[in-house]
Amino acid sequence: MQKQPTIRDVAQAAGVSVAVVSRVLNPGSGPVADATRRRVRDVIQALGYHPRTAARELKHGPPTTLGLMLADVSNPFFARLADNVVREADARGIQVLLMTTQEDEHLESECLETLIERRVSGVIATPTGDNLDIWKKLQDIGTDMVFVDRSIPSLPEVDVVGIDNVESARSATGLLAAYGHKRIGIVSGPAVSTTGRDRIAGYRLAVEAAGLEVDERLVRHAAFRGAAGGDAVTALLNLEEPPSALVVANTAQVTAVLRRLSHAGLSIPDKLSVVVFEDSPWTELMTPPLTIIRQPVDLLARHSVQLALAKTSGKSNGKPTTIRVAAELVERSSVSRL
Amino acid sequence: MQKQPTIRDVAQAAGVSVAVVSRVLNPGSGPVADATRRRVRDVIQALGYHPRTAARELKHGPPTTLGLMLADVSNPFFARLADNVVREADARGIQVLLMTTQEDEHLESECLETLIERRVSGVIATPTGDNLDIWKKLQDIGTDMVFVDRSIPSLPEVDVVGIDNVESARSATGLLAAYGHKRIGIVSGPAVSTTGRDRIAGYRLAVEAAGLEVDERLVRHAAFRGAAGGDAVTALLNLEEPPSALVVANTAQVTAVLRRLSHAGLSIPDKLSVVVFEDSPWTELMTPPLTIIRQPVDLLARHSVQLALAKTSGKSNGKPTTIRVAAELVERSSVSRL
DNA sequence: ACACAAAGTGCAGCCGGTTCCACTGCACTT
DNA sequence: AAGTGCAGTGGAACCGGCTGCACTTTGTGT
Repeated sequence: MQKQPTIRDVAQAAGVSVAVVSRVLNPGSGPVADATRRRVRDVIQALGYHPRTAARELKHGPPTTLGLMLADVSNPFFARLADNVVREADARGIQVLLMTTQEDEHLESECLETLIERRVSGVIATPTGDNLDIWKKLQDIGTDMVFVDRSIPSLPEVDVVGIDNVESARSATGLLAAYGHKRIGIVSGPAVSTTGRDRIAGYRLAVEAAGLEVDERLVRHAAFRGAAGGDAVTALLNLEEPPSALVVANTAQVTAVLRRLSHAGLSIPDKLSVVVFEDSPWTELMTPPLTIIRQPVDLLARHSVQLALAKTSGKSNGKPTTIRVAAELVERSSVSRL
Repeated sequence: MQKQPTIRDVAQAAGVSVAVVSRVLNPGSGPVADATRRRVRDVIQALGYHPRTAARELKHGPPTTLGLMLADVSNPFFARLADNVVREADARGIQVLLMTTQEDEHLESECLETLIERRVSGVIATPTGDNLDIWKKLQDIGTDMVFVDRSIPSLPEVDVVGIDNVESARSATGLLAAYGHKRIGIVSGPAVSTTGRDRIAGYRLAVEAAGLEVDERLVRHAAFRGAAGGDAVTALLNLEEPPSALVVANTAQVTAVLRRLSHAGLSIPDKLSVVVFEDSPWTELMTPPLTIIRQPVDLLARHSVQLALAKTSGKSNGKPTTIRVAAELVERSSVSRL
């Protein structure tokens, strides 16, 4: 473990001043004679010199780090989002600091503190609790923030990227109604989440559009973590008039729901038709292959990174942007005609 | 967007010197009178002061950031690993810089450069190509390195954490043999990866232990990315004497393999018995539920983080450690008795 | 009362880059 | 020949915390 050469070592070895080395390091920051540049480059190579990011960041906090704060990376949807965000960021020479909140407001606030201390240039997040004041603080110090998947209505200054939740739930529910289902259940996210609410709203729209009445007993909110999804299913199945079709709009609870259905011995789609908000490859491997709502994760990631970097790079009009990309309904075989 | 207060602002507002503020910030670094401490704390609170990590890191690069370099976070195994690593690190007040190599040697070298420039205290990685010189360089500057899941034999100084690949493949293959299968195929990782090789080694052990001969045509290496897994399956099925059982030891290719089997109309386990290295929840939802090798991701993550932080915190004996945790064979219904 | 230690505090410089500005040549105008 | 412009370079002041050492208060023992 040797001690690392500094810019001054390089300068000395190349017989120039540190200013020149710095200019070689940051092309465009000033003129350097070609011969000098080559010489400095050679010395840098020979010494194995690498400028320290920390020192660099000290001068003017540069847009070199992005915070990615997700609820839970073990959820495949978020995992793929993370993968795409990292790739998009990498393509722009940006690094990603990954944090997970486990849907815990308190953990989230700690993560936010860290992001403040790091002076990251931007944050892409799935907000959990409200932590309103910290979010505002982060905003105050000039961090570009983007909420992805969910949002916080009381923070209107933040960019939002997500699918059109109302429309996607409407189309999923609409499909079931079109196949003749009259009693359609839905398991969505918690009522405090915008995602959870919007999808229920889309569901209502579709049910009413089909000329049916919304039976509140068929509408279930479930927490993102824990066994809430399974319990919701059980409750639905135990109804006097159980549903003949089910929309699982809570991605984090899809496997929990399916497991419960499987344990209940409910055969899909004979006894129950199902549409799920989950487009992992395995949904196609199930028997029967599941009809799903596909979220274009790549687009979500690209837009998020773009927005998170837009303000810094000056390409922004300053106004908060909301981007809703369309989710795709992929029909497979888990829905039967009634 | 206001400019942030610095330690000097705090000092001035509290009527003390920066040294005192610093000591309040870092308990244990020197004595401070209780009254002073309170006053300083109040001012910090009032001003909303947050020390900048970048400045802090300048002095002595501190163990506050860990690099996590994975091949592909959209692979559920790595995703869960990432989730656990982030949690373990967070519990120790450490942040995680996530990078993905996409199994690309060149991307990997760029990631490594970044890690060098950041002077991260430790790196947890699934190495891809060899990039030997950069790894050594990273090691030279005192970065604690841990290879997880795979390793690079020519870098013996690095800690390694993973499951016992030989043993796990042996037990998976052994199970199939015990059920009477004589022709057992295996699709493993590429031959250049330790994981790919070791699992094949375990396979051979089991086949020979069962008194059978290894038919090299049944042994397939497949790249982690792309359609290699599917192609391997097709090749196996097209054999004159196709296998009656299959071990899918390449986690990244499990869905590709299953998809190909499904398209081929092969019913599991009647026509083909299957054991897969993949313990995502969905494997239980398949019909039939898949017999799997379960990797204790939480343990892998915990050990990795511990090792990555051990040297820095001085709790290490200096010698490189290799930790092999046991993988568990979970019997479900995808294996039939022949 | 006096010496002397310990607690509490401040100054100033360092960490390793970036950048403003002043300075030197030299080619090119008039 | 004096004047102008600019490529090329170096000096030194930052950025925002940390910290060694010297200094001032206190408190304690005799």
